[in-house]
Amino acid sequence: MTHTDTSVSSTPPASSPAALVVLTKRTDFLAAARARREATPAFLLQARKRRAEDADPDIIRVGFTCSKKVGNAVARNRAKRRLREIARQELPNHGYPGWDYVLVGRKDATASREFEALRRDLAKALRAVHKARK
RNA sequence: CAGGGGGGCUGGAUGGCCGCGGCCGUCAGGUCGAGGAAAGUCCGGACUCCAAGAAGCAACGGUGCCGGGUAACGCCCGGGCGGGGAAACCCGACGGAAAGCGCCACAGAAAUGAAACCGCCCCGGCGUGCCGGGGUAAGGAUGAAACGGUGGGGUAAGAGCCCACCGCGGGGCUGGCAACAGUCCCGGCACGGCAAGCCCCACCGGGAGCAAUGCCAAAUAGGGACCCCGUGGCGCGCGAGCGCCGGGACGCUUCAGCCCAGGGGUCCGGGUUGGCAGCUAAAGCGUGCUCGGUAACGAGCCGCUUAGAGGAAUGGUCAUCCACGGGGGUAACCCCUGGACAGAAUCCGGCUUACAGGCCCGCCUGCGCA
Repeated sequence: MTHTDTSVSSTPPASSPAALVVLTKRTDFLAAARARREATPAFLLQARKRRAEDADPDIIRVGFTCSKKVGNAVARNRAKRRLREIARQELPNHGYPGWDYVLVGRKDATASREFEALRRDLAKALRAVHKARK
């Protein structure tokens, strides 16, 4: 991946150094799914620390999965957008550079859970998944 | 006012804060950014590539009353016919059954070149209410359907046996572009239904699809194996070449063109799966005007520019309002909760299906009022 297109955000204010890049490769999704995971009421977080040679160790990469199980196209889109929004807000502060994260939507719950709760869920899940590293 | 029926529109609004994609721009910023169905992918096209052009035939598929509209259609408009409804109006695979084949279950005597179960009538017999022979399709019974229907004459009882009307068939005339309708004459009736069974007739149709396709860059390769048909003949010419025959790839045939030493098929191996184009100003849109047309629609003029992503943006969140539904509180009112169906992927024209609530315009029937 050489192009630097970041559909989530270009660098937010200098305070958070880690850039966000969206996952596109199937293999990256599969790798994240095989690594550690943390469930929350409204989504599932999968996370993986990349090996050094994989990609730029300063960036955070994130992917979103909403399968047919989530619902029709409208429901999938909404779930994906809300996940994208919490990732945009939380990952620069709570994510680790050099890691890949995948957020998996759930039927109804992803769309209906209160937004602030959704943000807290992600922050909490990130702590849990990092701690499990030990 | 109530009930019914047709057509059209709409598909929450405003504002903070934080974001995304395209375009423009001097960095600031500006500007545009989902639907009526974007859906199902069911028809019709445009556009690409594949094949080698045309005509005919065959096969396969589709369409199916008539006329018109359209780029085209299985769509739309108008008309006809049939059916439903009191009406407005709605519904209809609506060509051909005397070209042929096939089928018509169950029931019923009989389901198509007819057929006698009961009954009716006549004759004969005797043991006087039964048997035998014959006539009869009017009645009963069966069925979705019984070789026309109703009435009268006629008869042993009956029967298109005869008559009138209706139906049916044939022919003529009138109206209509036509489907068809009306009317007159002829025929005593011969011809049951099913073509969402085969089929016949008419018309239409080559295949695959934007992951089509073209260009650029990088990298690797610049391949291998097997099979099939060929690399031709004759003549003229010093020769280039020309002529004839032969051969070459779509189902067949014919004609034209091209090729003549390569063409075709199967399998294996290697590489790329980056960028740009295609891509959105078009069969475009309009409560606009004029003209033609019953209309669909067409012509001219005048406006308008209305997503263009590409592992795929068009959002997240919070207020306030606004309809409407539900629940609660005694009420004016307040509180809580819910906001239809659904997300562009090359683009158009249709069809079909989904859809909370709201709005508008004609029409029909009934009641009331004037």
